[in-house]
Amino acid sequence: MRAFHRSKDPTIDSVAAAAGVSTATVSRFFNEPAMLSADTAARVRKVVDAMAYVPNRLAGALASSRTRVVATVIPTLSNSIFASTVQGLSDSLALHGFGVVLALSGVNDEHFKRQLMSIMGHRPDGIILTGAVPDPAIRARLEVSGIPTIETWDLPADPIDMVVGFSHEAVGRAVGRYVVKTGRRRILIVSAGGPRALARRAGFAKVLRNNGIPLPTVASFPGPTTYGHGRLAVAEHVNATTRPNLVLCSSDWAAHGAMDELRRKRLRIPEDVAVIGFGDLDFAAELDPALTTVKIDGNAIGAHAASLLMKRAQGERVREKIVDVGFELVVRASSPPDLAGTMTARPRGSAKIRGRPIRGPDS
Amino acid sequence: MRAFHRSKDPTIDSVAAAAGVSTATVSRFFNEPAMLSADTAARVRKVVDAMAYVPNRLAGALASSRTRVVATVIPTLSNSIFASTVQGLSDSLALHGFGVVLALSGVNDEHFKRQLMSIMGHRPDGIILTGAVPDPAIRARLEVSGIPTIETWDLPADPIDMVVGFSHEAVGRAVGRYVVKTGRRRILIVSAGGPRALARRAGFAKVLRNNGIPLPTVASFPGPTTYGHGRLAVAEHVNATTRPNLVLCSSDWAAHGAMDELRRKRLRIPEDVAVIGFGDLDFAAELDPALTTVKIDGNAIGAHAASLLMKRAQGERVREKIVDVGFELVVRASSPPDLAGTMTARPRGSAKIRGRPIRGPDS
DNA sequence: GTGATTTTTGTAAACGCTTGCAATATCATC
DNA sequence: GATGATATTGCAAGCGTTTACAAAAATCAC
Repeated sequence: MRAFHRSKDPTIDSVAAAAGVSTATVSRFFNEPAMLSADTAARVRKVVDAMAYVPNRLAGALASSRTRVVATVIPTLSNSIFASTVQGLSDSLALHGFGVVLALSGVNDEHFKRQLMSIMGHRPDGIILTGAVPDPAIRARLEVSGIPTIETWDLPADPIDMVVGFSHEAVGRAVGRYVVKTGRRRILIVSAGGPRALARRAGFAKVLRNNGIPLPTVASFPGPTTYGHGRLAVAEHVNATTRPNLVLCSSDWAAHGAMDELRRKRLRIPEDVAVIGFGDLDFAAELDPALTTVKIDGNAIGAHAASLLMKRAQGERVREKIVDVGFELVVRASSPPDLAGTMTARPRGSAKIRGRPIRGPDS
Repeated sequence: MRAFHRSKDPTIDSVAAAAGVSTATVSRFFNEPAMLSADTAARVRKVVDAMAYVPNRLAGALASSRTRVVATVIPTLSNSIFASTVQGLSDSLALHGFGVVLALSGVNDEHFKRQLMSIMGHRPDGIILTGAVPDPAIRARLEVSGIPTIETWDLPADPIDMVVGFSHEAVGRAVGRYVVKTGRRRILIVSAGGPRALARRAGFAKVLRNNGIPLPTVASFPGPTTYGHGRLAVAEHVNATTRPNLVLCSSDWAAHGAMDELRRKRLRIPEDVAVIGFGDLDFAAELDPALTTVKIDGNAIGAHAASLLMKRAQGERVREKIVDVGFELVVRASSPPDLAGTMTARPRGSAKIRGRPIRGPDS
């Protein structure tokens, strides 16, 4: 009744028999090689190679209750800003022989839940989430599961377990402060509708308000903002009547589109209109003019998360459960500074949350 | 010695005990629900909910030798053209309760091998590869494993098992024929160095040769071509001495960069220089002028692959092991047609390979 | 040599599920 | 009712590893 037959895979037993040792020895060959004598090891190796034996990790995981797998749940993969995080995670984990299982949750909340349940069936040694988890039922489920969980790309006030991210609100404020200094007052915001984009907008708006700057026009789009959104927003909101002198976008994509559309309208960047993006994707520096944006090191987020998980997997207690990787406002020609160079916001973090200063893992 | 303790997870035994049924019944509750009487089912459901029981898929897979997992090996995730394929795959598989494990192989061949071995330890019910597999040792290993394998984004002459892709050489020829018709003769190629980009170039070159058109200048880059590559290539190869009237790029990214750099040089697109890309990424249609490019439906590739795998998983024999999803030359303003509209190359495929016409899976 | 250590190896009991087979309950028919 | 068929349920033998514990072998200190 097997769907297709694979029964002839060599097992640890067949290898042990062929090598004239016990299964325990073969197991140790893979897991505790230092424990074997040189020539036992050699004998086993020979048989393993000859039979092309690959240990069945399912059986191993079942017996040891360690799967060497971490699960990642992200909304989507298609030109996603999280791709770099998965990459960083995967690269770091591979070094430790860990694998990644991926669940694409989409936007639908119900689907997210289903995916998570499915994931939990795999008994991963860790779960990586993007953003904070809203649904309390799911939170509870995760907490009770005992699986190390890392929320990323955000800094939730009340985390489930561990966190590797940054404060979107702080990003908004930093950009706000910068914008105030540039002196530009007629602002168009092109923004995604998600919670994180909203948090950035809130931080930004707060700073403007404190400085008596008129509220920006907002063009909001569901899902991550694209090149097309940027063009569209500019096409619609820049005309004879209203002409912003700064367009602030919730992604570099949108910023790029905005730039192209502004140029099409014969507006000069940055003389007539400045443009600011978010993400510092690889093309940002190569645009003309180069794009002022907020750099997030997605790869580092993944690597940090991996490092925390590996610590946990080795039984170490993780003291700093909240890692603020910070962000960097990278000032380039599309929105030139009043002050020269690059403003950097160093990870500050969670002194306010945890009552003590934090450091990243010493990986 | 457990890394962190999770021993208190409910098991099928505890659920069975609490519900006053046998473990077999609980198992059937999840796998063959139709087999249970209405009130047994209700009783089990109640306990399952109360205990928040999630079946351990490792144990299940071990017992049934079906993992309900498919593995994907792709070179990288960062702005990868394969992201859409993984997305399509994952979406389709989720419908059947299958999960995806991801292995990022990088470019290094040794690393690819290691990742593949690791993957095989998971005993996936299917393996998705991008491109053909070069190393014969790895091929053999895959063949002997009995795991259904799908090579994608290519149409290898001698496939390991199943294939879902298209002919890059044919793409090159189609573009070649189109270019010949446009009458442009001074061509600059911006190309990646990988085998597939090379195949496209070969097909393209062949058509040019047959038409007595001078060999193009080629700017070649390792890895997938980026926006920056496009700009760089144009910056270097377009000047007073040489001025191509067509730039053919191995990705929409590069095409986009090329366009921006051409504009910077005050060249008009397409009047002075036409531009052609590859991929039809979502921004391609939104550029100004819109980009002429080759559309590949990456999502469909993933969905097709999933469908083949699901068939295999249900024990069906797959007759059409080679699916040519074709491609489409989408003619837009950046390189206008001599003939109006859009030229389409329908899947043609593998009559030549298999000796009979092929159809996609009837999903 | 001897006894004490330290290394190396083996034995066998889990790990949590699936499933062939057998047993029981239910139902339609005559 | 009895009978045969069918719909539900249970029993228990695996699935391929890991690992505590014990045994055997090698090494060491005198």
